[in-house]
Amino acid sequence: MSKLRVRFAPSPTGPLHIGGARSALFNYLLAKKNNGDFIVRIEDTDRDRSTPESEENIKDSLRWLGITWNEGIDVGGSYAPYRQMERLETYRNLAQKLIDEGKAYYCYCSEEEIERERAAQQEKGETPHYSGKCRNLTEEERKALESQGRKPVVRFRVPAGEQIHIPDLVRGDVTFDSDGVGDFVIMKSDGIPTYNFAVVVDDYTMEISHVIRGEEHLSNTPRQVLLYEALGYPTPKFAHISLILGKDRSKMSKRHGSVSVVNYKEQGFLPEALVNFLALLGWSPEKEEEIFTLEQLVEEFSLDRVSKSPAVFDMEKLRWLNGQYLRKLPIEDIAAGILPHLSPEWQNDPARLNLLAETMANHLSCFADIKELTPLIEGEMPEANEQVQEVMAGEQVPVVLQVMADKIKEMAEFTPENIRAAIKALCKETGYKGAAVYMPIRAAVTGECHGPDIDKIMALMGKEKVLARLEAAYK
RNA sequence: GGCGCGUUGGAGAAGUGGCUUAACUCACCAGCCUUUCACGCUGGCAUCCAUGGGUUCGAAUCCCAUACGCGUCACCA
Repeated sequence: MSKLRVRFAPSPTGPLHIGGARSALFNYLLAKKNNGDFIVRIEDTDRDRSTPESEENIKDSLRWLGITWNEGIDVGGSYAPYRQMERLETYRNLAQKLIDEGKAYYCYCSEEEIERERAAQQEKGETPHYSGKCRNLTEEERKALESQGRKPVVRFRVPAGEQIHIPDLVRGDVTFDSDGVGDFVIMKSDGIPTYNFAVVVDDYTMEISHVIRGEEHLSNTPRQVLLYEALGYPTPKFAHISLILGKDRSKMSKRHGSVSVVNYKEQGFLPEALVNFLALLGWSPEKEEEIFTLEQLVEEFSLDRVSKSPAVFDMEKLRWLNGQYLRKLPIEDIAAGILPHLSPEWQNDPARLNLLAETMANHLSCFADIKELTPLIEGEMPEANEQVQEVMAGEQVPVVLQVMADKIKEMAEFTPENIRAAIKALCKETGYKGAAVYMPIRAAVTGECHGPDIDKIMALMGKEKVLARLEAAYK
């Protein structure tokens, strides 16, 4: 049996998209699971939109997610080069071969002419197709056209009345009629291949055994299958995975918020959590457990547990999942994670930063959440809400707050431990306990009736500020 | 409009003719824990599988229509 080889072949026209990341992941999982090769190839034939920055972003994002490739750009391999613009020779030779065999032909129609044709067909309610005008040009006709300065494209001659079967590992067999596809361009007028031609050539020459990609490519597949046949290549196995949808059930796009992997990185999501979440979108584990490391995913993954129907991206679940991973992290890592979302001063006091991390850990879904939490200790006293007013109206309140303030003044070190001990002593001395003492203190210090542990909050706030608030409250 | 794919709860989904009185996870609700919130724990949450027909002793599971959703129809990938 030949080796399983899969590939992720993005075009570098923007940052790595969440859907692309999932395609990459599924390819990666299948490869690892079967001891195969995972290749990353760059489809950069769109000269107008491809940028080196995008390629860097895609590579960085994949690496950040832990999706590594054992062959392809940067790492090399025996099927190099792995950038399509570096493989033009191959495409040109093969296109020539198709022309020589009469399976493809030069077309001199201008884009305007084609556009006019399309519009006319559309008006008549027909499916827009290339008319086949240049299908049988003679040598003289070609010369004449060329002397007008026209640069030809190469079109593939689509056979008529053929049923095209696509064996798809997730969708079953899908059939298309060749009459539904017009003669399509395989080489643009500038000598660069189109996507449909380049993928086929590359997938074959790189000996790709399984093509796993998004469902949006399904309707392209008949063209590619036709090309495989014309070139005399065996077709690989296909697996078209369903789309990721936004909340409104349309294909996930910028309108739905963060779509690129870096967005999630910047917001302080953990790569392990994102990978786990992405895997659960369209694939379901056999077991009841849903939390998996990449290694476990490799172990559990199987294409026949991939769903046919599209999945809605549920931010709430991602946040929950991320929180699960985040809470397992050592305090130092959480501290490091929240630091970029904090004002710069925090950098200078690692002990205090660690205390902050420890205090807030349970309240974070992702690191950026810290921004909503710090006002509690750094911000101004919020206006007293109804609940706070109610708490502060208790008859024990002045005594409790005053004793607390006194104890704080005597405190040598303002630490959570000392604060806790002081509250305990306060209970003993005053005879008040439980909510009767904790609530007024919390309300007086934070202006809220709930939040993280009050001893830690106070320690983070600092002696001065706490004392000032306490005194302001009982005077 | 043509072609293609899909449709199980608010979301992800299991389920492939009887073991399903439809797993599990998120969300939601309730209780417990806790000074409070959060974390955590326990329990609840689809008499029903888009709709209508059919096949069958028996259907979410097979067949046919209809509806709805999405994708795609480029010298973009």
